Amino acid sequence: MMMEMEVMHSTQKDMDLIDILWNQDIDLGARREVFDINHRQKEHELQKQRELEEEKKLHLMQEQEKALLAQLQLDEETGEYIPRPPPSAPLQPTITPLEVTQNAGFTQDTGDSMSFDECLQLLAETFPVEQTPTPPVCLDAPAVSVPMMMSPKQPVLLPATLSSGQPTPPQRMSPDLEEAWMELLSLPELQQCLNMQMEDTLQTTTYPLPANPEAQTPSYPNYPQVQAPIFNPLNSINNVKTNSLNVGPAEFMNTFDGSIPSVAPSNAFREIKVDTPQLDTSFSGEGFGGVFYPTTEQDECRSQHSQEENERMCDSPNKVAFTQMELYSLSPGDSFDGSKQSLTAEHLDSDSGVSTNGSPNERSPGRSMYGSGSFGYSDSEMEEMDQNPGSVQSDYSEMFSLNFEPDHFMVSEPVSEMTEQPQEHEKKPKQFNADLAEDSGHDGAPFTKDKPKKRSDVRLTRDEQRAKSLNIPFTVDMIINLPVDDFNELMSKHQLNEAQLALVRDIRRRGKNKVAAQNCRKRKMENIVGLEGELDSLKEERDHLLNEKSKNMTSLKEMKRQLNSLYLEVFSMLRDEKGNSYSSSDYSLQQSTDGTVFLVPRIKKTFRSEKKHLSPL
DNA sequence: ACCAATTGTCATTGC
DNA sequence: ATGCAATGACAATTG
Repeated sequence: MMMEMEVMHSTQKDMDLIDILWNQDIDLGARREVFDINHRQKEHELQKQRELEEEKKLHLMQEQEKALLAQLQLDEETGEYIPRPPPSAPLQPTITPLEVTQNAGFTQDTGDSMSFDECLQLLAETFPVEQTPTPPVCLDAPAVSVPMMMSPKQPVLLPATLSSGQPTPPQRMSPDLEEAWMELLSLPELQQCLNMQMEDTLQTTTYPLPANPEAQTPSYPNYPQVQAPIFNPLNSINNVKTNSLNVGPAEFMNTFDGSIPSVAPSNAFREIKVDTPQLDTSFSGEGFGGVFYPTTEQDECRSQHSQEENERMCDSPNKVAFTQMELYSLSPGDSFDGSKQSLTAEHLDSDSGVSTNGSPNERSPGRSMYGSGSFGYSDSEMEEMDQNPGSVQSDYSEMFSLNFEPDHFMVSEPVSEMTEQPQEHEKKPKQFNADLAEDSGHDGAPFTKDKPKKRSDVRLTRDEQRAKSLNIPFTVDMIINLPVDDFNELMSKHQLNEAQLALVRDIRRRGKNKVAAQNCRKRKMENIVGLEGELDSLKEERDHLLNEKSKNMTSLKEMKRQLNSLYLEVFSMLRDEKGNSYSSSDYSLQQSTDGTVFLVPRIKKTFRSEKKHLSPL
């Protein structure tokens, strides 16, 4: 009011000014109402009302869902949930959330993992509401309408999280509902179902088809269906907001931030109810590697864009045809949605595929991250990922052992997409480690000391990691050491995408330069050593010469002394015509160049000199 | 945490 | 023009 009054009393000029300011605010997205206190209060009240209504709705839905859950029964053979016969057996022995979580190994073999059924029980317990019979949804239809159960903020769990129970990082198995929900949501089956629902397409193979047919790569008939889920991560994610079913493991890994809004349960519940029928035992969640990759990517995506926006932005990947190589390059850890960056932060370059390539491109909606040449790999980018090579590498093997279940890579279909690549590294953690050691072994620089590198033995060099991430079909050694012609021939034999070519070139350049640097340093050291040796020898020579000099000086002195005595002796023997000796003060003996000796009178007061020839003395 | 040595990488130069 | 080696400089890693 005050403001208004003031405004009213303002001069027209002031009004104009204010208008201009307001217009600016409007341009910035603010409306005039923003400045109206009354208006804001009203809005606040409305907001409260809305929240209350929402809560009521949520509660209602929870009840309904629970009721529906009660209707479902797990078919032991198919692993699907089917409508429970009316009198049907009671739920399995009650499992507390804590118990469930503790069992959440999700390993196929052990079976001690949290089963979907258990999850359902958990849900039931979590929401002890009157069960009202609800017709099971989507029991027959593969593609069930996927409920948007998860709140927009809800992070998506990676199947991998659940995969290898033991290897996976210790999960805080607390009764905490959030935890339980995380597990539940991360169930591969559930996600699969959601995915299928989202896709609205069902495959007999139980592999969700990409919503976008184009996503499949015609040229690679073997992979298409498998790939679809993987490469469609963004799409699926966006479609379902939080559902990452469609998303590859990496997606899950990346997207899961570990924090689940309390709201999630209700939504999730709905989702479960719907999807249970689609359960596929093959989805063990194993093989999803980076369960623990904290990811911000998806969250970012979610938070930053509306669902529609996300769809629009993230769909592109689907439309890209992937080559086999590309597929391989997409390791489980890879962030298909470009979550790479988040990954990279923690697992740089890790071969797990984590990333390397998750290139930044993915972040850009318009671009397909995996299109040929769209990998977006660049040295600098790689470097980014490598910032922490050491730690990364150390984590590398660890990651694999923890998250990558070789078996299910090969076995579990859903995962297969990502698994395609597995052959090399991801197959078996232990073997992989061995590989690592092996690689690092011959990776050694020519001139590196022979000292055994304990740590490095187990590690891949950064370039090796990169190469594996992009699934380069040859070894780094080959890339670096092959002669130019052979190298070019090798490159021509393999169809590599732009990113791979760039990486190979960089690896070769770096490798060559590394060797050159090592040689250079070796030479430098050799030069230093040589110069030091030369210095020593020169010093020695100097000493020797000095010694010789002193000797010569001594000798010279002796000779002078002898010469002097000889001179005196000779001079004393000289006699003139009268038989008198010459005075040494008046005469001296001098020798000419031809050896002739003269007795030369010394020049004293008189300038007249007599010279007597004493030839030869 | 700090330091020095080692190693990797890049940019530049010259062949 | 191109590729490569050599090398200084800097950064990262390691012990």
